[in-house]
Amino acid sequence: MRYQRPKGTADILPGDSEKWQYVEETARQVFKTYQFKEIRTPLFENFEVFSRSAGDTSDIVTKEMYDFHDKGDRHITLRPEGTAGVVRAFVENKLYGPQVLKPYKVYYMGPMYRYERPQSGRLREFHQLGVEAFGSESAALDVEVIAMGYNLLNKFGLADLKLVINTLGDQQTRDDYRQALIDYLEPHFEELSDDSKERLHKNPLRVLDSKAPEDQKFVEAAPSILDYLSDDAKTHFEQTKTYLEALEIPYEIDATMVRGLDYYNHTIFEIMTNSRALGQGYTTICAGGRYNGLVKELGGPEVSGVGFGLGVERLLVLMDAEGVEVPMDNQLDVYVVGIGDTASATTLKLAQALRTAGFTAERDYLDRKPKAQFKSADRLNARYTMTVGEAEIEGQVVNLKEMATGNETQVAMADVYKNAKQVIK
RNA sequence: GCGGUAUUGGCGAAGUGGUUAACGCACCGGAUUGUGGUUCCGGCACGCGUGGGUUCGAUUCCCACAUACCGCCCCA
Repeated sequence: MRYQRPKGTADILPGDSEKWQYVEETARQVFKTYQFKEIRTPLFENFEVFSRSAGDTSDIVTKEMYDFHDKGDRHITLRPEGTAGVVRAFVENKLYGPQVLKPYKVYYMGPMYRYERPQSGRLREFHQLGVEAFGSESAALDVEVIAMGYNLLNKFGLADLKLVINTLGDQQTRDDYRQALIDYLEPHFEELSDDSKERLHKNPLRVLDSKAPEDQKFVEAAPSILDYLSDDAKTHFEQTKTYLEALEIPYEIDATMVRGLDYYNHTIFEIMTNSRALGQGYTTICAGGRYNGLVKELGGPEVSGVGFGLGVERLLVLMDAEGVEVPMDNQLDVYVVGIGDTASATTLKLAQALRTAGFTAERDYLDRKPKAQFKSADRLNARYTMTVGEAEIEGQVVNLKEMATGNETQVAMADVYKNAKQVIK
């Protein structure tokens, strides 16, 4: 085998592509009911768009970016996530302007790129569905975004979902908490894992996310960010909880939950599932939160945002594992069987007429015998076969067979051409 | 970036340092001439991921590389 696809990429073939279409269509439907509109942004952006937004110390920027210099020596990055590009577009197109209705609500779906070691449901080219809403600081918008994600996953037939929320507060909260965390961890510095030693000063919140056993006991006893919330941050979080309760969406609070991207503040959330398909215990399928400083960070005014991203490959792995039935339209209306060398033009015309009338139709292109053609018709799940040989051409009729019953009737060719809908029910 | 396992026909899968690489599915052909889903018969890898090496001889042993999967890191 000479060529193979690049590491960490996948071909999505018929049989699977239907599932993708189902996921995308369902998402579009749901997003529409919440009045989110589609936005399409480039697959690549200037490197700085991502390095500024994700944070220079984040793993995404430091080791997972697919970046290169193009022929004009521009530093280009294949987008590793959706939010930064959308925010860039929001700023560049001045969508914060007074003439644009607020909040400005958009969704996107498409490929993302991360230079990672591939695993099940984790590819280098992967796909995300995501939404972003700009221009309102109301916790009601946080909850709308969460509810929409939750709803969507429900629509996909996933049970056993768990919503986990936390707050990272505002800048004041973060500064205070960061200091408290450093003060708490500093005396134990030598006992921490090597990774966490590294994290402590760069991004101490990430220590909370450590899975290293030697860190666990410190994480457990660590001060909680919930005790450091400013009044504003507290109010926002309380409202978020109130609204979630109003919608009767069950949730848990995990005060140690953090995010891989630095731009989040206030509400962050993950929708998790207990399916074993993605490994042991609960794993995250949909994650997001609020990012109030990001628009400004990318050169816009002080406009807030909130959104989520959802990994399509992971979703499909889950749906498969949970036995979710994707509706597939595998019916063929008519298979036109041609017998003998002279029938080809006629079967072509018949198939064409049926298709024009809106039916699905197929015929043989390999000069195979009737028996083989009937076999194909069967494989294709044909409702009818329409047989044409010399005798039929002679009489200008076709032999119509209903496959389920085996009943055969003769129909005038002219009727197929003119009133296909009368012939095929 | 680190560690482990794997790689045999379109697919699933057995197998051995030596001469014809099981079996199943799928596919193709046939069982009297123009009709399907069952059955029967026949066909279907000059080749065992790629490149080196060891050996009289390797698909089977060794090395490198590639890819996949699992774990770590991280995350969707």
